[in-house]
Amino acid sequence: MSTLKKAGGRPRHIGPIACRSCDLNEVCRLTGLIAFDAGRSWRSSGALRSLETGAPLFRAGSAANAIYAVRQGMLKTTRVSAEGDERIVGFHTPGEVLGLEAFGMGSFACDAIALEPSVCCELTLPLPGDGRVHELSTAMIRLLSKAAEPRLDLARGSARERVTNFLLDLARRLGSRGFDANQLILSMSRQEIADFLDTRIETVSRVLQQLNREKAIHVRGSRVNLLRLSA
Amino acid sequence: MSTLKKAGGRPRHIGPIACRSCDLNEVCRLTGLIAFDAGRSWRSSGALRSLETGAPLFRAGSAANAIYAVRQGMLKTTRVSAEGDERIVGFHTPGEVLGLEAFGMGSFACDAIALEPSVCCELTLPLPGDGRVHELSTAMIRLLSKAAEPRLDLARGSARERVTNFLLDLARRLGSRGFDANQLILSMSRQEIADFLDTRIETVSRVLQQLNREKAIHVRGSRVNLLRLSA
DNA sequence: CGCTGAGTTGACAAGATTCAAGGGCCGTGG
DNA sequence: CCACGGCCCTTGAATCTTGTCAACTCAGCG
Repeated sequence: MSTLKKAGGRPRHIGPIACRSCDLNEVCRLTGLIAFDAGRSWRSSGALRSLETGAPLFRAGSAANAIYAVRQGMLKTTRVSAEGDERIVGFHTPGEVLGLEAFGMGSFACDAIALEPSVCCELTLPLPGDGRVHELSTAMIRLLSKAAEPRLDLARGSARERVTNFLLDLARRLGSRGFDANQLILSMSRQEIADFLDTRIETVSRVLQQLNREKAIHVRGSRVNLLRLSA
Repeated sequence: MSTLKKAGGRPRHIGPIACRSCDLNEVCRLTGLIAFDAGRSWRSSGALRSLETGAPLFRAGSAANAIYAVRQGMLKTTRVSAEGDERIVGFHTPGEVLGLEAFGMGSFACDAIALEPSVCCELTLPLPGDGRVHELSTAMIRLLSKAAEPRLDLARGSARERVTNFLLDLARRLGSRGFDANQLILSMSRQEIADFLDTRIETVSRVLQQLNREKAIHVRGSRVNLLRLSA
């Protein structure tokens, strides 16, 4: 059934994460507490979306009724490039928010696909605006503004730098959510890492094995143990 | 005086742009029209900031009192990477908005530097939030949400693809603002293009000359004429 | 127990970087 | 007005990294 067979008896579930470590935490609390005009309110529904590996959370262009936070598992977001091929925009760990771009656009800009069995929290959006002023909590503004922050792409420098930065970035993000930053589980395939880093699967494999030989990491299948890895 | 001497008698001023073609247009109009609580209102001041080549519009980490739109000229935004070196996040044409990340963070996340004598419109921000709900127009939400949209980095693929996509992207953005999309003025140096595209100055030069020989473009110094360039 | 698909590895080719040198345009100053 | 020096930009040649192609390993699953 699963469209993604993984080698090595890959462990599947990352998370679940505690609400207190989630980027939506503040918004969730506030939306439950603050009273809004009934016609245009948005509620912190307890709605959960469970996804099998390969299942879409949402698709680019589809009408957006909600934004999401990853509760457990891991997802990727993808867009179609100008040349027509699908490219991976990012990977998303528990506690991270997806679909914020839909807030003002009314539709999603990318596909969000589960890399392993995952669960996402769904926050229902207000009805489409009619041109008047919307109420919006400072928490929501912070969220949007933070997401609007210009970011440095990881797909830069040598192949070794790309892979190293990829691992360190993932470790940092997982570590900040309360996971063990030195025990990574790569839910994505080597091919997906290569796509994301704008390189080839063989190159990713070679760099990982090289770091393994140098004892900077210990890699076995989807499990990566960071030993003394630095940029 | 100028810290950037350019070869070829480089023409300097791009723009000015008409307000109707500016991304801040809607927000500017609304802020002038809509009444807000005086204590936390934000106004569409007519304030302009004129910048010499190399002058900063704002610096990373500095307290943010405003967001900006480019009125004429061209700017770059830069961040310091994890490795400590300065990298160019993007170039900004007339009509584009800068500093949106400061809206919720209170400070800017990157440096914004003029690439040629430029003028920016300044929109004063509200006082820092006290935890209560802020009023915010749908236009402002759209702006933030649009900026939060995940983007595909141009620094991908072969050197030729990078340079080509860079030129096409610039042409598209200028064309959408009413400029001639086939008559580009590169306010940034070759070195800055190379930094942005994660390659070397020699490579940028070679690709440009190759495209020139193929008559896909006509390049002379900072002037680039797109003849039949395609991705 | 062989099939399948992901991952690894090796040999070679293609492409980019590096190093070095030359050309063009500008502003300055004789 | 022209010569000079500086800075960008261009160009060439050698080197190194990465991509390409192909073979092979390994683990799960029927």
